[in-house]
Amino acid sequence: MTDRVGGVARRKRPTMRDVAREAGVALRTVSRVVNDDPTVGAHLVSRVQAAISALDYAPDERARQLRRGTSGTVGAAVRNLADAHPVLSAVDDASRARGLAVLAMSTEDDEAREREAVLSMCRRRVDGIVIEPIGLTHDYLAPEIAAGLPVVAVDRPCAGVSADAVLSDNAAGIGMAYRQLSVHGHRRIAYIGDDERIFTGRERAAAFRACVAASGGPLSGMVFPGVVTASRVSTALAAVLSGPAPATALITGNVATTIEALRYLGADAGRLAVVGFDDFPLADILRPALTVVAQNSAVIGRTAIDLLVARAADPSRPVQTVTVPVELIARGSGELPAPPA
Amino acid sequence: MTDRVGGVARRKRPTMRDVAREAGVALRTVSRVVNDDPTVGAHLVSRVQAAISALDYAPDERARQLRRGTSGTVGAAVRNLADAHPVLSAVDDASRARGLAVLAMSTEDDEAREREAVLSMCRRRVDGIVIEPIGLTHDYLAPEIAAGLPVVAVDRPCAGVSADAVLSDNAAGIGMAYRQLSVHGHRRIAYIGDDERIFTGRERAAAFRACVAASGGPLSGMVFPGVVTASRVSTALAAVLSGPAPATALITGNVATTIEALRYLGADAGRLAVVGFDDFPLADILRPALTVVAQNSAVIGRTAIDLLVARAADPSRPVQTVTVPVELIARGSGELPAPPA
DNA sequence: TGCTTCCGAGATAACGTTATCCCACGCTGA
DNA sequence: TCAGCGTGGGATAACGTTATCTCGGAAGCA
Repeated sequence: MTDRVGGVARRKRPTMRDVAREAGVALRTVSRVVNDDPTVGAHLVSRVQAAISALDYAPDERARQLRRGTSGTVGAAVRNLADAHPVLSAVDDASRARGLAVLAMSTEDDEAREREAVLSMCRRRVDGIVIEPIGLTHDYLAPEIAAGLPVVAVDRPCAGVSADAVLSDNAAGIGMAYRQLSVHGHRRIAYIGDDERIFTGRERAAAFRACVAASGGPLSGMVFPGVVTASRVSTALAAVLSGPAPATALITGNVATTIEALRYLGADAGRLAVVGFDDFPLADILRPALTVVAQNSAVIGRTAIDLLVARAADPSRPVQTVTVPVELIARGSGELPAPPA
Repeated sequence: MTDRVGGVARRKRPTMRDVAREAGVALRTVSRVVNDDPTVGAHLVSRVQAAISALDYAPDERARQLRRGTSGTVGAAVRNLADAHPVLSAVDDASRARGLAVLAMSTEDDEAREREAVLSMCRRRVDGIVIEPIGLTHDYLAPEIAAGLPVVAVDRPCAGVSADAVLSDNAAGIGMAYRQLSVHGHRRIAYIGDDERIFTGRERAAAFRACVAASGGPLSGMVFPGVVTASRVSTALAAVLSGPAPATALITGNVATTIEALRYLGADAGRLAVVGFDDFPLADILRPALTVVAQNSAVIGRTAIDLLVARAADPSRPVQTVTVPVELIARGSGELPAPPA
């Protein structure tokens, strides 16, 4: 049983049929052995297993999935594959624990690419999708959800369709950051963060404004939401640090902003108290080590898979949004005292 | 056409059959339209497309793959999904450019898990596998490779089977690091790196020893290969920095070692000149900013997919190992001058 | 011994596609 | 007018599994 490809004799993959012939049993019996069906006699089992290893047979997962109607795979559409992605890792772990494989695709913060990735997952008939939504609307998912596809949004909710979601407690996190800086004597605190068209950017900026209003601090010239680019962050930071009454402390709304801010501050990092939203590896070896509001990625990933499995089991359950607590990790940069007025 | 699952009426997915019925054409005609077969009349095309969007039909990729015999997917078994992984990202990009999807799985540096991941990919009949090998032997891949599965090793070669490989120029990289430190006056240079049972650990340690031998520097008590743990790195570092003639410069053999070393050094980082093997995000905002030997992840990933596709096209082509150049990025830590003797 | 019962194992029909045939139709040329 | 031919489109058989149905035979009981 060989096949000529490119001029080379190359063995074709053995199928269940070949195993059956080799073992001298019926096709169905091989299937039973492969699926650990207990209704097969012991001697047949060993004969079939011998044939399997003799032929290096491995069942074709596609055919199995096609026949069974389920794929045993969850899709994960995440923003980025190149950078650290603790949530994806947690999703991977939780899925494996349940015997599910993960098909991860990167959306690169691009709406079209997100759509393409998600639809490709649907064509592969994944059993569910975990998505870190980018697009402003996900109505193209509506028919899929209606057809019973479990979809769980992570970090931000899906707009335009009703899907389960796992979010961090953004407001509480900003509150913790603000309080920490206040406790250390800061009154003039600035915020630079993500674009308010993005859900998290909106929530965090709003929470920050609420904190300032509650504490009676200055608001004007202190809040800078927008697209995260090196130039915008440095412009904002320059504005915040200049003038007659410069800020003495800074809250950054996401990792990208934090890093751009630190890059801009360079050796002067110790001049400004900083609390970053979201932790990242190496935050502890910076000088001063960075105080952060850390999201609980492990819990977020695990919860996402829990919700996904629950919905697969009962598609009629009410749509649920889970808010995961965040944690302030004090490492030094947020505990720098305010200079005496 | 509804199906009762968990007490809820849930629409079954439409199949090509349903589309054909809706459009009043034969099954095969729908298939032709879906695959852009030009031999279909324009009015039939539009009728079929109308039916497709009316029913929200999406072809079942599994059935298509089963029938065609090809899956349009490459598997990527990488060490880690949680941390930054620029090679995986490059593999993803290069694959997408060729119309291939990527099934990424994490091996977590565990031999059993690697094996499980790779075999799972085989069962899914991926068209090829990119692997960052962990296990000491990959003989379990031999039958797959014999059956024509293209396998490309990345970062390290596969032991036990002959597969294409894409490696960084480890020896040249260590040479660059050593030379940079020498140029800045260092004579007592230490090396801490990965276990020599690991290919890269072995190559880099060997290259380091060769550099020392060539320059006539001291070797004893200066080379510390081993498993990367916080305690081992700090023990090694303490040894290197103590005694009558402590090292004035350090080369670290991989990112994990670099980070542990910096963590141990803490505020004293400026006391020791450091060059790290492999770059990582944020290396530039450390103080002093970290000089590194950077691997060219983009080229590595792209080359891996190139090799994979080439082998798929011609399984008889000779097995090839590509060595990708590395680059020294001077940021400060490697340019600290040696203290006067 | 003869009948029922039960259990292990084989034939066969799906699952949703694509590929191979094959036919019906319209056009051309004699 | 009819044979010949090209072309668009339909029936049908795979692809490699699993589920349903059926059947042969061994064991249990009177």
